[in-house]
Amino acid sequence: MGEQKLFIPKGYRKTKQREAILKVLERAEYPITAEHIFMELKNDGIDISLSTIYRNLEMLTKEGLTVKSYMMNEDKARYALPDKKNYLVCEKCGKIVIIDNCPFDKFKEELIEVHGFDITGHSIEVYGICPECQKK
Amino acid sequence: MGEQKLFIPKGYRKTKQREAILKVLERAEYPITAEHIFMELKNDGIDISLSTIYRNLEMLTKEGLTVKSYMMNEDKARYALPDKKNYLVCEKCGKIVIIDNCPFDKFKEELIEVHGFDITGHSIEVYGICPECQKK
DNA sequence: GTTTTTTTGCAAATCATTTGCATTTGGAAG
DNA sequence: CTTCCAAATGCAAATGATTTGCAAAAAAAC
Ligand SMILES: [Mn+2]
Ligand SMILES: [Mn+2]
Ligand SMILES: [Zn+2]
Ligand SMILES: [Zn+2]
Repeated sequence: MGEQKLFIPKGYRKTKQREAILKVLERAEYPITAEHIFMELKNDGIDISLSTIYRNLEMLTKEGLTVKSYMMNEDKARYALPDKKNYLVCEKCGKIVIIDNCPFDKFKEELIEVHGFDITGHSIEVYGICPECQKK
Repeated sequence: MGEQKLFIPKGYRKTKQREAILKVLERAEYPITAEHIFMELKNDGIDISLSTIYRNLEMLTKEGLTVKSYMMNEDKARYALPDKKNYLVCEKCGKIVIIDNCPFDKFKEELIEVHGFDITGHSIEVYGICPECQKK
């Protein structure tokens, strides 16, 4: 359940770099940076250029397979599969927790009605203090 | 109603640059960039350095008087008063519409219960096609 | 008014991201 | 299995928003 297989979109070639990037995105538990993918692949012994990673992330995002977002006090973009796009971030330790069962869908109807927009996507970022940090 | 007066937070000095920046943020209808503030002030005949703007925005955000956000396909930060932080963006024309009566508060309780976070803030960005662009 | 501390402006530095270009690769076609 | 061409990659250089060091200007304190 919840499994989401990434695939190389129609019209694009299958390359080992492309597949490696997809694999990293699949196993990531929350939005990650291009640099993170780079290091992760270096670990796996896969040599790849950062610009290739950026070019692929741009493509994947354009095709709707990944979602780009920015986090508080970070000046780098993060990318994730759509089902990991809404999250909680702890302001103290940086822990990230994915919000499942996105509550947004309930609003959607109301927003369409009030503003007349045809809604194609959204992202929600929530800041707070995680349970562990609250104890400290 | 809904009026929100910005003020220079306790411990910081009152300077004409600071006040000018606050004024621009107050009259903005949606999140704006540092560059936007810069040009707006140039119009008003106020000479100010971009780095002064960035330094003040950082301070205001740290003090919670403004909220920083990033928009799809833009690599610049935007800043707004907290009540303008949730918005709809048209993917075609870029029009921005503020979401009042933020629906998030209803979720808040649920999130607190499920994840145990002490929630301090959030931001919601919604993408779609505005009514005008739908007609084209 | 003098002193002390903050703030500003300017120029230089940062650093994530993008881009140009030569080279390699995927896969369609024969 | 070769041939061929468009797509993809790597590398280095460029970009552009944001940050920073430092000396000068301005605010609040004394
Ligand atoms: Mn930066
Ligand atoms: Mn940039
Ligand atoms: Zn924490
Ligand atoms: Zn539009």
